[in-house]
Amino acid sequence: MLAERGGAAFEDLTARARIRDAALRYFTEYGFTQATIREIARAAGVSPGLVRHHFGSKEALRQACDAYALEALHGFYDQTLNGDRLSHPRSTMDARHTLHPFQRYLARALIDESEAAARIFDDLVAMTERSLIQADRQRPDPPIADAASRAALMVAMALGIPTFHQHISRAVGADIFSDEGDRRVALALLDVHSHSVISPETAASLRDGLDEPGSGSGNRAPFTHSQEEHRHE
Amino acid sequence: MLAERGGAAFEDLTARARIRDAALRYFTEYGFTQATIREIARAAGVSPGLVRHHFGSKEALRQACDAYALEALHGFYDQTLNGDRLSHPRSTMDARHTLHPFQRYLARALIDESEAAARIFDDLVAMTERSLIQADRQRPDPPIADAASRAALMVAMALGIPTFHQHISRAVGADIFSDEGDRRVALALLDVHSHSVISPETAASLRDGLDEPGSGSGNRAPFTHSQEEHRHE
DNA sequence: TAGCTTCCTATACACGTGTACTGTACTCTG
DNA sequence: CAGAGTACAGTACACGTGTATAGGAAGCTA
Repeated sequence: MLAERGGAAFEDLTARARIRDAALRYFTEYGFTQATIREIARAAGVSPGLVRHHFGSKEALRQACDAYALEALHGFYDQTLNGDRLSHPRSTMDARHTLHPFQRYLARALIDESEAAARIFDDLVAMTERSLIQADRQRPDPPIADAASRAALMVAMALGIPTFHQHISRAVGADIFSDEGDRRVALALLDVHSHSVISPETAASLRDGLDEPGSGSGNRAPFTHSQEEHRHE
Repeated sequence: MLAERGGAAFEDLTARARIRDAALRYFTEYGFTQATIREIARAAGVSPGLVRHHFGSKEALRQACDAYALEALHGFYDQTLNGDRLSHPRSTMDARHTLHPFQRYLARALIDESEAAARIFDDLVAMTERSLIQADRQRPDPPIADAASRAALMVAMALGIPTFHQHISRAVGADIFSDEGDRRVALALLDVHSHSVISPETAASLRDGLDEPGSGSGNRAPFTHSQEEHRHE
């Protein structure tokens, strides 16, 4: 059985809320199909029959979780987009911490092809796209790709972190959802995102290479761009 | 049924190879659990019993696929690390294209907690780490995080692309595994990787913010780093 | 040709899982 | 107090899936 949420007191929640929370955790950890109603019910301390009573079906339970995660994420992003953030950094920090489970849930739901999750993804892309367009104005060189494509890649790459958290944790040497692991990841991300992997000149030459005929695919291999970089420099 | 591979002729392959190829595709598309032996057998044009005859069990079939993918990936990376790449860019392009399915398989296997996939992930991290250490020598400022952590994050983010390919495709407007979609992704990745999201000054101030006490977690929220950036500038 | 191995199919079984149904206790309302 | 509606448990069923087993067809060797 998965560990219970540290947040609200287990007994104080209604059975419906306990089921929803347990489903959130099991869907996140094992995926929609492998998570079983029986296990979720056991984690919530109720009978399997009660799950059906409250939610009707497993699919409806998923949708309830989707709606709950959507609400949590939207609430956070609305808050972030307001000016509150700079004035109350501490509370935003806590909110972000609270948000971790929902990010993991979202990543898993996207893999499990949830409709609602796909909509959230598109929302995130739209938000990122707006930010990119704003940032583009301060760039000396014009972007060589549309903002939507860049935004989608950034969101997907960001979601790669919670998706492969256990493998990252192995390399980092601490669970990235623990305080220590989270701190190391934050530092590493800060470093990675403040140093571009490809120099503008290399990018230009690679871009020229893309236009040449032959196999229509470009030089965009994951895993390899860093290696390619030093070869060129 | 999934589309057959365009590569080798379907009828020319041995039944064992057809089963392995079909399993590769189904494991990639639906994950290990949801992919069924019966569907794999149907896609391979054989009976379910033959799958057991050749591989013994579903788990053993998975390991065979893992070994096959590992071989393909290692073959490619060995080739990339040699000097061949610059002298034969075309062939490497084709190799990378051939590699796409294996990258997708790897990403899915990592989610499905395959032992072998985890080893491949660690190998990729080690390779990326070596490249980072080499690149660090040319940096004016010292890295604020160890190379292993940065490498793990880079690999995980890179794997986010094949993992969420269908959602990226929606934003890009074309299947990212098609020639046109792949070209757009290549351009967008070139642009993203040649322009750092965070300026060094902002990174420094954010880093200082990490050290302050309070909620132990750092400012590393996915989805939000780009927005935070312009707020600070 | 005889015998053996390998490739392959078809059938059967055990098990887990989602779902439906029945029954029971509790609560709320008039 | 009476009745209804709700929250819950327990059981039963249908179905899909991995696996085991038996048996047949094809090719190879002596």
